Amino acid sequence: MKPERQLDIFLAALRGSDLRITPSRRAIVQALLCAARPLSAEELCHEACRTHPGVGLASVYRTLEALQSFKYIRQVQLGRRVFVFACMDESQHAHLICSVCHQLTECDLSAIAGTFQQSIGRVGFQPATNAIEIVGTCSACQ
Amino acid sequence: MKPERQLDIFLAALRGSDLRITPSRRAIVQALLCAARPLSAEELCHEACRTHPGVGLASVYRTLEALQSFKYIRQVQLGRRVFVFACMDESQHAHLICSVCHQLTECDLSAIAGTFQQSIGRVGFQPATNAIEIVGTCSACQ
DNA sequence: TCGTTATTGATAATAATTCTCAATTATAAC
DNA sequence: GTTATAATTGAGAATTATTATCAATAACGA
Repeated sequence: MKPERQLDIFLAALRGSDLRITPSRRAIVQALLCAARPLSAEELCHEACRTHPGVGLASVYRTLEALQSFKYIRQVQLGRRVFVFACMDESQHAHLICSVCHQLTECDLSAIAGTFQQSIGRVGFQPATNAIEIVGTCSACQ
Repeated sequence: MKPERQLDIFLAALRGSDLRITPSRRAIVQALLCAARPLSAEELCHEACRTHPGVGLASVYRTLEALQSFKYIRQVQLGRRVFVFACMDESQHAHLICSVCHQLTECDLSAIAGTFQQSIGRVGFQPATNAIEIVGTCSACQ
């Protein structure tokens, strides 16, 4: 999905929830959508400031909270810090996250999605999302 | 694997790394091995104190750090807090963690392990571990 | 345009984790 | 068993990440 399309979806979600569309929010979401890798709150704030100077860290956290409630972002822990990345696509796949360079790669799992969900569903477990995060080392960093 | 066996493995790892076996460490590791669900650092400290009163939080964090370096524990984020659980078994399986009751269920994935690893390996990615964590809701909490 | 009300950025408060340090103690050598 | 050495301890301070507070601002429907 294209970033612009994702932005539209998010803005529509805002409108439908008594939440307002502000330049800060737009900048934060855009920065997150354009990032090629998970960002920390601080990094995201810095990126957002490139298009809308003065964005505060508090607004970043507040926007992330809204995105969370819409299930539009995911968090990963890399080392001892928490990073966040956009994830509006709910098709079955894995997010491969490199703990060295933080690069994110999507990995299609449609071939085994059925068996996978069956194994989990057998014990009556309901996953919060179809995507799974796998931390490791990418080919470039090995 | 039995908790006693796991404890032995951890103690052996300590001996081989210039790290000493102390009552506090033993209590912390034992508490973690016997827990049926992921614990926060504070919870683990409290549990460890049941067998060895006076264990400090700092020691808990230090022991967790050692366990991390041996890859004997895993972390999950539930809500906004980080929890930790013992995980010395490296066979292919999923850890199903309930975000409501924090209960942990193991789910065998041997049937799709091959295809799964193939899909990930195709892009040259090296997972840090064979186990994957899946957060969701268990049958009892739905 | 106006009024209502959500949002803002700055800063204070809180929570989680790491650091510091003197006292203690595990371990190996004798 | 004794001793020397060096890792470990718990308490509390320091740091870091996140959340709450607040007066000023701005989005948006009427």
